[in-house]
Amino acid sequence: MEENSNTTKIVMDDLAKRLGITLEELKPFLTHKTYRYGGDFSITKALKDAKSEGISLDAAAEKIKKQLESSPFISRIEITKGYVNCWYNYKNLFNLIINTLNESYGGTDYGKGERVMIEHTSVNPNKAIHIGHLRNAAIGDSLSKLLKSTGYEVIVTTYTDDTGAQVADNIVGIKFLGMPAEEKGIKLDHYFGDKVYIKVNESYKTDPSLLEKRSDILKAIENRDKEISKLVEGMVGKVLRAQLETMWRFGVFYDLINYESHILAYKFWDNAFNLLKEKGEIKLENEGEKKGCWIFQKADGEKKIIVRSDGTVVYAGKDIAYAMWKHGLMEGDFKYRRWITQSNGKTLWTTTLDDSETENHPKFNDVDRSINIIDITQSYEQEVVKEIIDKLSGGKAHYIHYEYAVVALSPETAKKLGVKEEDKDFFRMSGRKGIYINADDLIDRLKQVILQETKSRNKDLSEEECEKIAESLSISILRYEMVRTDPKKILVFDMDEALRLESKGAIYIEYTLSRMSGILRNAAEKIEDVGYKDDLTDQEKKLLLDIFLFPDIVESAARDLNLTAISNFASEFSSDFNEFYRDNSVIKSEGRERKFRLWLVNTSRTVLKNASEILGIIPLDRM
RNA sequence: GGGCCCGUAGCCUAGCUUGGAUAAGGCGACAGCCUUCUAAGCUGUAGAUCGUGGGUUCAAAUCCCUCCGGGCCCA
Repeated sequence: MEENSNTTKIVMDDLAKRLGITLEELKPFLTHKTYRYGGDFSITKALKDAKSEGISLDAAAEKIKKQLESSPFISRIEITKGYVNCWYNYKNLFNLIINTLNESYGGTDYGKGERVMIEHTSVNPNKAIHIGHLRNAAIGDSLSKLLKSTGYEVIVTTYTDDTGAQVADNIVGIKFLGMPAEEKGIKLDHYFGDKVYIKVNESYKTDPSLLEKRSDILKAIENRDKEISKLVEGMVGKVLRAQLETMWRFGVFYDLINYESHILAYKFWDNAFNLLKEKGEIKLENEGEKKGCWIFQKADGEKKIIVRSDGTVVYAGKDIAYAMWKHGLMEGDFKYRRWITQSNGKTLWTTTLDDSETENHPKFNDVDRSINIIDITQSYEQEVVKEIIDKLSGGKAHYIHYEYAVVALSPETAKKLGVKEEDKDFFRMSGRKGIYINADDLIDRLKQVILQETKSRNKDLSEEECEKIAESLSISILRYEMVRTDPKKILVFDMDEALRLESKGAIYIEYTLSRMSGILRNAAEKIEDVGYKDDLTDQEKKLLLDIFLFPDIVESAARDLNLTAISNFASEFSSDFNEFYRDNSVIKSEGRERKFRLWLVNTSRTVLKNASEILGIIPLDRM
C-alpha cells in the first residue's frame, strides 16, 4: 500500500500546514459539500479566531483566505458572514486521485498492521440462526472487512456455548422424550431449534421432573461424563456446522471457533483467578453482606461479586478468563486443530482437547485490541470485564464491547407468529416460545419475491442466471438493513415491509452498480490515455469530490467503528451517480470527454464496489 | 435503591464524538419525466415547536442539568 493513500488527508494536511495548525485541529472546522451556501467545503475557524484574537470576523476570515489562497488544491475562496467557502482545484484533485488509484482504492494503512480480534455471531449451538443473530454477525463481519481495508490484521472468532442449559434442553429431548437425533428433509439446526427445543420447553410445564433430568445432564456435562459428552459433542458439532452454512451463504466467514467447554477444561478460570488475586485486582470481602465473596471494585465504587462465598464463580468469571486469553494477559493457550474448509476455501480452526490433532497453527490470541459484538443487555457484565482488562494490562489492552440492540418484531409480524394481541410497539423474539424468524426462511422468501421481479426484467437471462441475481440481491438487502442504522437502536422487523422491496437501501446501490457496469459494457472500450477534462459539469465535480473524500470516510469509520458512515456514503454516492447518469451521456460523448467519463464511471464503480463489500453487499453487473 | 441505552415530519432513519449558515435522506401522499448508456431511475410539492423545561455560548438537534415517555441491566 502507498505510504499515504488517503487522498483527503494529503490535501487537508496541506491546508492545515498553511494555517499553522495540525490536521486534527483543522478537522472540527471543516464542512464538506456546502454547495447551497457556496463552495465545495467551508471553514468555520474565523468565527473562533475573531473572538480569541480579539479581531473582527472579517479580518479573521480574510487572514485565513490569504493563508489558503496559494494552495494548489484550491481554486477560489469567498467569504460569507465569517465562513470561508472554498472551491477545489479539480485538475489537481484529479491528478492526486489518478496517482493513488488502484483496485482497493479507499483502503489505507491506518491500522499499521495492528492485530485485532473480532468475536461475533456466538449463537448457542441448539437452534437455527434467527434475524437477531444475523444483526450481530452482519455487524461483526462488516467491521472485520472495514478494519481489514484500513490496514489491520483481523482475527475472527465465534464463541460456542456447548455447556449451557439450551444444549442440555435438546439432550433431554433426545434422551427422555425419545426424539430422534435428526430428521430427514430438514436442516439440523432448524430441526433442533424449531422442533426439539420448543417441544422440550412445552414438556417442562406438564412434566417438571424433566427439569431435574436437565440439571443432571448439566452436571454430567460439567464432569465430562463420557456418554453425555459424546452426545453433546455430536449434536453441537452438527448444529454448528448447519449454522455455519447459513452464515457462509451470507458471506460471513471465521478463523476460529472457541468452545466454552474448552475454556473450562483448560482451567483458564483457575489461572485467571490466581492472577487476579496475586495482582490484588480482586479481594476477599471480610465483612458485610458480601462477606466471604471475592469482589472486584469498579471505578464507580460498586463492589461486584466475582466468586460467591460458596466458591462458585459468577457468569462473568468465564468472560474475564476468556478476555484475558484474548489479550494474552495470562499463562496458557488452547490447542488447536483444523476443523473444516469453509465455502470460501479458507480453513476454519477450532480449539481442541486432543493432543494428537494439534498442528502448526496461526497465532490467534495476544492482541492489543479485541472487539466483542455482544448484545446491549450484557453491558453491565461487559463493563466489569473491560475494567479488569484495563487494569491488568495497565491500559495497554483495548477490550471493546461493541453493543447492539435486539431485533424485535412489529406487532403485525408478531401476531402472525401467534403472539396474543397486546398494546406494544414491538415484541421481543423468543426461541423458547417459537416467536422468531429464521435467517434461512427469511432469505428464501425474499429471494422468491425478487426472483419474480428479476425474471420479468431480464427475459434474455436463463433461470439460473436470474436465480443467482436474486440470491445476491436478497443477501445484500438483509446485510445492508442490519448495518445501516445505529446499532444501539432497536431494529423492529416487519415481514410485509421486508418483502415489499421498495425500500431504497441495498437495491438502490445494486442498481447503481449495475448501471455503471452497463455503461462500461456498452462502451466496450479499454480505458486508457485518460486526461483531465476542462469545464467539468457539476455532476462530474460531485463524483470526483466523492471519490476524493472516500478514503477518509473509510478511515474515520474504522476509527469510530461506525458502519453507518459507510452506508450513508454508499447511498449518497449512488444518488450522485444517478444524477450524473441523467445529464452526462458517456456513450454518446467523444474524444477526451468520452475517455474522461469512462474513467469516471469505472473509478466510481471501484469506489461503490469497495464500499458495498464492507457492507456485505455483493456487487452485481446487471439485475 | 443504583446504573445503561433510545426519543428528530404520519412511519423509518442520518446528523450528536469535534457546537456554526436555510435540520438531510427514504417510505407513504400528491404532480411530472421512458423513440435517449437499465424508469429497481430522475425532478418537483406538501409534511419537523429536533420528547419537556432550564443552563452554558456571539451561536445548541449537537455540550451540562431537570423532568417525561419507551426499552434494558444490576442489587
